[in-house]
This record gives sequence, structure tokens and C-alpha cells, in this order.
Amino acid sequence: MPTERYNHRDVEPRWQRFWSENRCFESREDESRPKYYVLEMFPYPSGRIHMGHVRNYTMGDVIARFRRACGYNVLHPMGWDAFGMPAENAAIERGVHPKGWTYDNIATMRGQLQSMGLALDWSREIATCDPSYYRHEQQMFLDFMAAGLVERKVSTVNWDPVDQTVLANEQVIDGRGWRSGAPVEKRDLAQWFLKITAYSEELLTALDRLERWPEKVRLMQRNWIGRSEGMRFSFALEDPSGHLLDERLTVYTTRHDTIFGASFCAISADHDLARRLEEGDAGLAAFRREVAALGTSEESIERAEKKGYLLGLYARHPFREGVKLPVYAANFVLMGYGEGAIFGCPAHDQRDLEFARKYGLPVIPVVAPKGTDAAKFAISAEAFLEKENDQTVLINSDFLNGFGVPEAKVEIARRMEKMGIGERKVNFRLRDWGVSRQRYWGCPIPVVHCASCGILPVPKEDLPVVLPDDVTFDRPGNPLDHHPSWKHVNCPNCNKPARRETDTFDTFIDSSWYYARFCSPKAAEPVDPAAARYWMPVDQYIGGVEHAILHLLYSRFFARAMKKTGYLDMEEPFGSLFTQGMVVHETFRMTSGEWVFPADAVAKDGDWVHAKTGETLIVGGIEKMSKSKRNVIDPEAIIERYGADTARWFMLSDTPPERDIEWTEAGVEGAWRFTQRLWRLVADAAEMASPGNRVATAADNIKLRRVVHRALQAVTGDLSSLRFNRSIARIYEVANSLGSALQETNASPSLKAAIREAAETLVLMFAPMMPHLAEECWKVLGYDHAVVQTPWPKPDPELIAEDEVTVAVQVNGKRRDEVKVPKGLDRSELEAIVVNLDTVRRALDGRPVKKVIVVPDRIANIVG
RNA sequence: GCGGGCGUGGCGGAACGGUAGACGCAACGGACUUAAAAUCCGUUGGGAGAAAUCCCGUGGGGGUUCGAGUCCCUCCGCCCGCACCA
Repeated sequence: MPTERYNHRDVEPRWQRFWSENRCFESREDESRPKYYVLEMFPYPSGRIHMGHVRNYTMGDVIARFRRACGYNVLHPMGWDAFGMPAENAAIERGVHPKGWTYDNIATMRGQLQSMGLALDWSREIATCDPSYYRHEQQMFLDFMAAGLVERKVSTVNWDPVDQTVLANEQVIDGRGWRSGAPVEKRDLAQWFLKITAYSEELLTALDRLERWPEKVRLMQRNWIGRSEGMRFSFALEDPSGHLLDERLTVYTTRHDTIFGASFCAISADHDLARRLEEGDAGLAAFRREVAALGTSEESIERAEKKGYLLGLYARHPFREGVKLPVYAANFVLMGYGEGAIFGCPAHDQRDLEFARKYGLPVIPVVAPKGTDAAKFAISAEAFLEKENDQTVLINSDFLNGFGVPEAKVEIARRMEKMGIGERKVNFRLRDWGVSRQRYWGCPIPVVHCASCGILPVPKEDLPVVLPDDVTFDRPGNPLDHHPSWKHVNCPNCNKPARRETDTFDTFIDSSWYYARFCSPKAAEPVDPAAARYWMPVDQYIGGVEHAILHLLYSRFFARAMKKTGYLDMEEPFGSLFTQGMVVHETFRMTSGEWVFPADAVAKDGDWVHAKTGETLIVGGIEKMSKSKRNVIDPEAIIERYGADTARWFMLSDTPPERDIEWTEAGVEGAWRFTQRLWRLVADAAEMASPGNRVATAADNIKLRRVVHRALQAVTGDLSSLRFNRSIARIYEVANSLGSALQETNASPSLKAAIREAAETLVLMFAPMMPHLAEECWKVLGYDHAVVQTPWPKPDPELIAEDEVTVAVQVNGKRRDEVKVPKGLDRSELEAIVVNLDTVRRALDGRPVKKVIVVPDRIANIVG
């Protein structure tokens, strides 16, 4: 039959219109049905969608459509994480206004997402830069403040002395500002903090209950929170002449058992003591400037070569009379952790060891494997790090000699507490969340600074504090600060002239509660309690692993803060989390080093050449798609050429969703051919087996029916657990079997019935992945109603059941044969069969059978 | 530097601790065609053998187990995060 070629350009927009006009995906609360909330991390409106979006939103869409078909009341919303630096950069670089730029981008990207045929409830769309969204953020912030969850404290930022601007960590490149190239300095600013540390313990222990989160993400969060049990204690300090100072040096350690191995103390370059000593010490001032140039990122600080500066102070060892430890300012001690000061024990810490070697400090081992001769145990290049199960013992440690590490810790703690110089302390690595940003394109922080009344919240009736539109980017710094009038307000208390806060919120705040807002996006309050009670938590959250820590931890905290202030009735916003992999692509560059778009690279005689210049190209690595390396493929071009269904199919095929997927031309071509093949198969099946055919059970169709029902069973399970690539493999199998059945020129009525069933089931199975094609096929199969109005089919248990199984036969763990036996055959009968097989006897080569291990219906292993 | 992950044919990958390589791509052979494209059928981890069959194989090395791609240790390579990118 001459089937017309499937034309996605006609079909896809038509069905998109149908879904939209019939409001197929708009959802509302319905207590009579189970709810299912699918959410993908919302996009930043950067301009155009990229392949990462296509992958992320396709996965969410498949889940949404599948769950819908299974009878769930599905919520699947979309919005925009619309505040952020790129809008300001566009303003500075291209003279466009951040607001116009952002909303233009949203319009473009909304259209692009719609062309993907996503089953989204667009009536719930939100943009975080809209006052109707951020006003609630301001209100909640004020409530958090009243609830004691907000704090104002001084913290350090990267300062560009030329541009007179605060720099983000990514704007610091090799210690210099990205625009000015000037060495970065540090500045202390009073900033707002959300007290996430009030929930350290809770955020940690609650991880155990997030059973449907990837273990790796929970582990990363555990490590990030970093609970440790240690001691805070202080050393007496003396000056070079040996005079005792009034001041003591407080340190934090988890290895107080190694106190006898201490050979120095180190404080952070930002430590209060270092700041005070700087005045009379030019060398220290220079050292502090050098450390400041590293910026504030922990990565750059820890990567830097370990260096210290002798402060000329000495710490008296608490247990070794007359022993003095030199005190350094060191570039690797972080002010934000513990006390910003440590004692160094080089024998048992690699970093301390490197430091000690560099400055010629003693290395005294104090922990050694049991039975080691203390006199001979020495440390060379590697510190001795005790591991969980090691049998170790304290040495060179006076009264601790012979103690195990845990016992030594107890003893030191006991003694120090008795001496009054320290106490046991649980410490967390987690720091409070600094939310102040010295930028324009963010949510204004709703407070007023008054010279006489201090810092006051903006009265709730004055919310929202709206960002002014009339700002300029012609000079560096925060435009809100330069604005002629915006910041000048009267004090809400005394009514005298006062100043608005010109800092805006970290954009992580915007994304820390949007999931809740989607439940009732137009509510007058941040969240409508009834709607949130019905929809929350998110049943399936999907996004990149790059958000494994910050965004997810902040959201978990925010939910708790919202609970405390009465906005939400739950702690954990995301019941199940899935982290998808990136989209990667081959890179091409010219001999000049310039990157080349894949679209401009053409294969020629086994080489790659530039489509326009003909120059031979260098093929680089397969890397994450990025604008800078130009290895990007524009989704819009792909959808235009192949259709959304093909793009979606490719994103789901082959590669498991959690792994990185490589975009290849051959892969898309393959996906495109398969859409055409499905179209032909269904058209042929529709012609051969009319809607009147009924399913029969005769033997000549049982094979096809089994394939169909077993695949349906497998696909149902695989889609429930997000194993899209596996479900697609099963769909290929059904397509292959259906294709073979269609070869039959003289089909019996019962075969026709089976073909009909196969075709219909096939369409319903691929519908979540290729929704437009499925609708069109469904029409060809003779249905008036749409696939989106059709329930998910159910496999027939009789057709799934196996009556015969193939059991592998091993001899000493090596496969030697296989036997077909009835399913459920008991051990002894199977054993009797296998030991007498020729292949088994040959492999045994005369040895007696020692034992037989039988796993029923799977394997028999003869040990001989 | 610290924390986390990944590594299986030419390629993407499949495999409750139980027959490694399902399914797809590519390649090769064939059918159809004047021809090509498309489509359809077949072959395809490596090695030995006429065949039956045997040996080797899941990044390298070691271990646990009747049995390891899967669990443990270690090394190598790649990727992600590191608190002001989103």
C-alpha cells in the first residue's frame, strides 16, 4: 500500500493546537483521584532553549503523560528562573534593559518549548522577576525575620578595585577581575543571612528518609553539611621573649588524640588576630593581600600552594611543659570553618605534613599500627591516616601511650575540660546562607535603613518593593545605588528620611520555593494551603546533578522555614529526585584554534572539513555542549527538520537518562527513520486488521500476543522507574514482531486480531515519548477520541506467564550447557537432569560431583 | 586540594551476585530497482577449528564467592560540585 510519508510539519502543530484548545493538560485539585506532581528544574531564560533543556523536559513530559494515562491527576507546570547576572551582563555589553531582554527571551523560549509538544499546564506559568511572584518572597523574608531565621552579619566578598564592583566567584579568573584584569581584593560587607545552620542536624538526619533520592546526592549533602564531633580548646600564647599574653588562641579539632604530635598552630589570614597584627607588620600585610587575591572560593584557596607567615607568637603545649608551637597565618585555613584556627599535626594530616616539610617543623608520629616499635616508626612522604578498621595505638604521647584513638579522645577531652581550657563540640561545615547581592536584577530586599531607628522591615502593606525600570548601566556598581530617587524613602517608624536597602536577593531564593508557588500560582498569599496540601510534595523532580547540593539543600531548608512561618505543612519538597546527565557533542576547531560549529563541519574522504572554507578541521574531544566551544546543536533547527517526536525519541533512546548522552547525526537519523517506520507499520496494520477484529486466542497468534503483552509489562515497569532507554528497546521488539506478522500474505482472522492488538498497544506504548505521531496513528487506527484521552493498557497475566524456562548449566562456574525445563521444577529433579548431561560429564573429566548449587529457573552449578 | 560519580564490541548501551553483549547505530552480504535513495532479509566481541566445540574477554592489578560487569581494596582515565554562574 502506498502510504503517505509522515509529515511532522503538518501533524505536530495540529495536535499541539488540539491539546491547547481542549486544555488537555490544565489541572486542578480533585480529591477523587490520586495526584502526581512532575517537575523539571525550571530554566533560566538565557535566550534560546538548548539540548539540555530538550532532554530534561522530554523526560518530565514522558512521566507526565504516562502517569496521566495511568489515571493520575497530573500537575506538570513550567516557569522561568528569570533573575540573574546574564541579564545585567547583556545590559552592560549590549545596552539592552535586563527586563526587556529577559521577557523577550521568555517569549522565544516559551514558543520553542511549545513546539516540543510538552504536556504542560501553561496556565500556571510564572516568572520569578515578576513582582506578582517576588512580592511573596519579600513577605516571607519578613516573616522569616520575625521567626528568628534571618541574621545580619559581616562577610567577605571579592572586590574589583578598578570596576568598583563585587565579583562573583566565576568572575574571578586567576585572582583577577574578568573585565578589568585587576588583582582581586577582599571587602567586608554587612549582609543578610538565612540561618540554615539552625537546621544542620535536621537537614542531615532527614536525608535518611529521602529514600527515593539517589544515594550519591544524599552522600554529597551529608558531606556538605559535614557534621563532626571534636573539641574546641585554647592554647596559652606567649610572645618571642616568653611572656604570657592575656589572649588565648582557640582552635577546633577532631583529632585531639594527636595533641602530642602538634608541631605548629595556624590561623586563617582573615582571623581577627591576623588582622590586628597586620598593622605593625608589613610582611603580614603583604601575605594577607596575597591570600586575598585568591578570592573567596574554597576551591582556589585549597588548590593554592600551602604557605604560611610566622606571626612571632607561640602557643604553649597544654601537656608538654616548655614546648612552644610557632603560630602561623596560613593560606589553607578557612575562616568560615570551626574557629578559623587549627593546631597542625604533620604525622597524621597530609596538608599539615606538606606545611611542616616546607618550614622545617618536627614530624612526631603519635598513632601507629598495634605492635609497632615507637622508636622506629617514622613518617616520610605520606602522613599516616588511620582508617576505620585499623588496629592502632597511641605512641610518643606520655599518658596516652597504649590508648586506642577513641579512648585517647575521651581522655584528652576529660583532661582539657577539667583544666578549663576546652570542651567537646559538634561542628558543622555548613555555613549560613548569605543572600545579599550587590546587583540590580534580583528581588529587592524589603528593609529600610534609618539613622535613628536602625534597620526596619518595609511594612507589609507597602509590599512589593518593586525594582525601578529607569536604571542605567553606564557605570560600574549596582544601578539601584546610583538611582536618583529609588533608595530615598521615609522611615516607616519615625518618618524621617531614610535609605532603602539596595542589595537584592540571591537568585537561589527564587528557586527555593517555586515548586510550592506552582500549586496556586495566582493565589494572593505565597501559597494556597489547600492547593499545597493536595499537590505537595513534588512526586518526581528532575534536573542536573550540578544542583545536587546548593539548590536542593536551600529548597529543603526553605520548605522548613516556610513551615515554621505557617506557609507550608511539610519539610521535604521533593519526594523523588532524578538527576539526568548532560548532552555532549564532538568538538571541531580550525588549525588557527578557532572553534567551529558542527553545522559547519562536513565529512569528506574520511576527514572533516569546513563547509565554507574547505579547510581541514581538527576533531577534538566529546564535551558538554557549550557556546564557547561552539559544539552546540540548535534544538529549533532539529525540530524543524526532523520534528519534535524524533528529537524526543533520540533523547530517550540508548543512553540511560542519568548518563551523559552524545548527540550524533547518525543517532537522530536513526530516530527519524524509526518514526517513519512506525507510521508505515501502523498504517499497514490498520489496513490489514480493521477495527472490527476481535482478539482471539488460537495458537497461530500466541507468539505475537506474548511479545506484545510481555513488552507492555516491561515498558510499564520501565517507565515507572524512568528507564526510558530500556522501554524503547522493548518497543523496537514489538515493532519488529509486528513487522514480521505483517509479512503474512494470508492472515487468519485470529492473526488479524493479534495484529490489531499489537498495533494499538504499540501506539499507546510509544505515545508518552512521541505524542504527536501517536495521535496521528490512533486516528489512522480508526479512533475518534485522542490518545491523551485513552487509558494505559493492561497486560494479560496469562500471556505473561512462562511455562518453560531455560536453565544455564555450569561446571565450576563455567557455562557448559543449557536445558529447557518446566518452570518451577524442583531442585532435586533439576539436579538429576543436569549431572547426567554429556557436556557436564565431559567437563568434569572423571572427577566426582562434590555439590550442586541450584537457583531454581535460572542456573545449576556443578562443583567437581 | 577536598567531596561525589562514571569506565562493557567499531559506537550508544543490556544484564535481581547466576548463560556478558538484549535493543539500536554503523559495517558487510543479499533481495527489490535500469540505477540510486528508501525499504526488506541475513551476518557481525576477539582467537583456534571443516565442524562439534574450545580458549580469551566488562579500564589495570589484587581479593571475597560454588559463581563477579555487579561486592571489597588499590591504581589509572574521564566527568560533576566546592557556598556570588544558573
